Amino acid sequence: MYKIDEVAQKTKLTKRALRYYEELGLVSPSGRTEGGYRMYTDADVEQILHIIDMRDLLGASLAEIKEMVELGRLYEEQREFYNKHYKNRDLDGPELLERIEMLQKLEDTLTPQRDFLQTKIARMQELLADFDNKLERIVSKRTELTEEFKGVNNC
Amino acid sequence: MYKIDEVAQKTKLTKRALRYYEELGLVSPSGRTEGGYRMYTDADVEQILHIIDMRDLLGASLAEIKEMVELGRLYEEQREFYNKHYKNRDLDGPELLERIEMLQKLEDTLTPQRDFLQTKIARMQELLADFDNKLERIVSKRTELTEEFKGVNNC
DNA sequence: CAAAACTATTACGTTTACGTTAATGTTATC
DNA sequence: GATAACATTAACGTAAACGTAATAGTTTTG
Repeated sequence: MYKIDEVAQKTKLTKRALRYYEELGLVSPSGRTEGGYRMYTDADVEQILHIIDMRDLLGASLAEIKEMVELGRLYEEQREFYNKHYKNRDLDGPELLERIEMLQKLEDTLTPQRDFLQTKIARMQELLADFDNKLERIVSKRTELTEEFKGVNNC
Repeated sequence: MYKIDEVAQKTKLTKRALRYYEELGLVSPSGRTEGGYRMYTDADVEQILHIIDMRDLLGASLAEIKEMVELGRLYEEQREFYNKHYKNRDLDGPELLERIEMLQKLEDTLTPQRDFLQTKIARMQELLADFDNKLERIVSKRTELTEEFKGVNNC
C-alpha cells in the first residue's frame, strides 16, 4: 500500500491530479488510514496508468474516460453476480437475456473505440513516414554540404 | 481562393478557431479582399489540415505547434535565400556553415518528435491488441450465451 | 513527546482553446 | 439599390484540467 506521494511519483501525476481524478470518480484509493490518509494498492496504480494511457493514446477527455471506467465496473459487477449464481443453478431466460444485452452493450461501446484507435494508428504511421522522409532529405543534404565545406577549406 | 466559412467546412474547424489560430500565428490566409475578408488558398487549407494532424495525432498544444511551424518557416526562408545565391556563385565558408547548422537544428528538433511518435504508435498497437482480446472474449461469450438462451427456450 | 514532514479539505486562481455576443462593415442577391 | 447573408474586430464568457495557497489534522522521526 502506497500513500499519495509515492503514487504521484510512480504515475508522474501530481497529487492534485490524483485527488482531482478521484473527485471525478475515475479512481479511488482502495483504503484510508485511521487518520484519513489515502492508501493505494498496486491495482490502483495499474488503473491510474491505464487512465493515463487512455488520455494520452486515445486523447480521451476525463469525462469520456469516466464513462468507460463506469461501464467496465458495471460489467465486472454483473459478471461477479453472474458467476455467483451460475455455479449453483441454471439461469432462467430473463437473467440470460440481461447478461447478453450487457455484453452487446459493451461490444457496441468498445468496437467504435477500437476502430477509432486503428485508423488513428494508420494516420500516425503516415505521419511517421513523412517525418522519416523529411529527416532523410535533411541528413543527406547536410552530409552533402559538409563535404562541400571540407572542399572549400581544403581538408 | 476560399473564404472563411468554406475553409471551416473543409477543415471541420469553427470560424472562431481559424481566427484564433491566426491570432496565435499558426496560419494566416494568403490574402484579403478589398473589404478585409480573409481569403484562403488550397495550400492554406493543407497547412491547416496538417496543424490538425499535429494536434490530434501528436497531441501537441497550439504553442508547441507554433514552434514547429515557425521552425519550418525559418527553414524555408533560409532555403530560398540559399537557392537564390547558390545558382550564381559558390558559397563561402560562413554561409555554408550557417546552412549546415540550420539543417542540424532541424534534425535535432525533428528526431525526438519522430521517436516520440514511433513509441506512441507502438504503445497504441499494444492498446489495440488489448481491445481486440477483450472484444474477442466478449463476442465469444455472447454467442455462447445466445446458444444457451436458445436451448432454454427450445428454439 | 515535540518538531518535522506529510496529508486532508476547502476554495479561489490560472491556462488553454475556444464560444458567444455586440456593434459594424462588406458581398451577394433580388 | 435595398436587403439579406456573410464577414470583421473587440470584448467578455466558459469548460476542462489542474495550480496554489490557507488552514488544520496526521505520521514519522530524533
